[in-house]
Amino acid sequence: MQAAPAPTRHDQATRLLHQCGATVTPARVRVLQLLLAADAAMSHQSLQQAAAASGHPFDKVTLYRVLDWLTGQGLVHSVAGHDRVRRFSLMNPHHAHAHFECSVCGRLFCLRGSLASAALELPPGFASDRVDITVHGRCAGCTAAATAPRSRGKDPGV
Amino acid sequence: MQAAPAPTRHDQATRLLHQCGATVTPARVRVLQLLLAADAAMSHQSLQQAAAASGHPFDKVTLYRVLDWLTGQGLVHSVAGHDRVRRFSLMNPHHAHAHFECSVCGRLFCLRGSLASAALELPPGFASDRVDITVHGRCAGCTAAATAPRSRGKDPGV
DNA sequence: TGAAAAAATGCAACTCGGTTGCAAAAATGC
DNA sequence: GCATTTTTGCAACCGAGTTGCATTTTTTCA
Ligand SMILES: [Mn+2]
Ligand SMILES: [Mn+2]
Ligand SMILES: [Zn+2]
Ligand SMILES: [Zn+2]
Repeated sequence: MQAAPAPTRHDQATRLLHQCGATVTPARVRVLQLLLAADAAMSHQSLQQAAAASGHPFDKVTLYRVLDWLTGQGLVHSVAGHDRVRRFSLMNPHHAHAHFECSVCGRLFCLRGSLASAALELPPGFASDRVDITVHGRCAGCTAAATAPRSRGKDPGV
Repeated sequence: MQAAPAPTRHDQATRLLHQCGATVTPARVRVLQLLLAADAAMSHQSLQQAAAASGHPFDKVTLYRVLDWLTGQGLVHSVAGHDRVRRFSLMNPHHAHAHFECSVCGRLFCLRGSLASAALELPPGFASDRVDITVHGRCAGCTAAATAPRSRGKDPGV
């Protein structure tokens, strides 16, 4: 009696791709797998390293193209950190959501929760489309590391 | 009878530099002059072009270093646009202010006015420092250009 | 089926914003 | 003056992202 196995990340990734009716290619599946497993947004570099570490290195350009495609499909979105590097994460259901960038480790998180749409007054003739909000500060990991001295330091996650 | 001449941008720039008690170098003065005259934030490239056009080309590295220095002094601040290019503008007195990035021409403006502090809930352990807000949409110039057809098109300002 | 068309991949060379190292030239301190 | 610090200039470099083009894979459809 096999208990119904929990869906693997590979399954989840494949399902996401089927849902948007496009070809399920190994590259797309693997990128989605990595993003499903991530707790923070991932840079191109960190994705490439993670893939290489798992024994299936990506071609650089293919990875860029897969990320562009996933973004175009609305499965993934990206934010540029203050280091001008784009970081990618799964599009979460909250249509508009804010981001958090840790000024210590540089990791970037999607925040969930209501963001009070700031009532900003625009100059005459300006039309607003979308508002991006990024909170800067210390993430939980870095706060803990600073509080508990000589603990094992958090790594930047590139 | 000379009427008291209005302070030139050069004067204004020099005064700003004196106020923060640092050496007034020609490069710093010229960068500040350009920023004083700008109606939107300027990229490194546009500053370099503007300087070259006025007959006093900057060395690339010197310009980067002056911008870093001015930013460190708090006289100038920079924002990275969605094209991952930093754009610089004079620090305006409003401590926290939002920005506007035009999705048509790419120009970036500092908005003035109260930005309703969005009540964002952070995950446990996260500490907020500063909140960056960027509004995306069409600037006045681009809206006008779209409305009045075949008008002279606004240039991107790089 | 099995060719033809379309989409995805791999590789090299390239662009471009930004940095680093180091030496020459000003500016500053005494 | 002369030593020390700061600023400038140049060249080489770095890393994120793009482009062109040839090869492979997948899809379409007669
Ligand atoms: Mn997000
Ligand atoms: Mn601003
Ligand atoms: Zn952190
Ligand atoms: Zn515009």
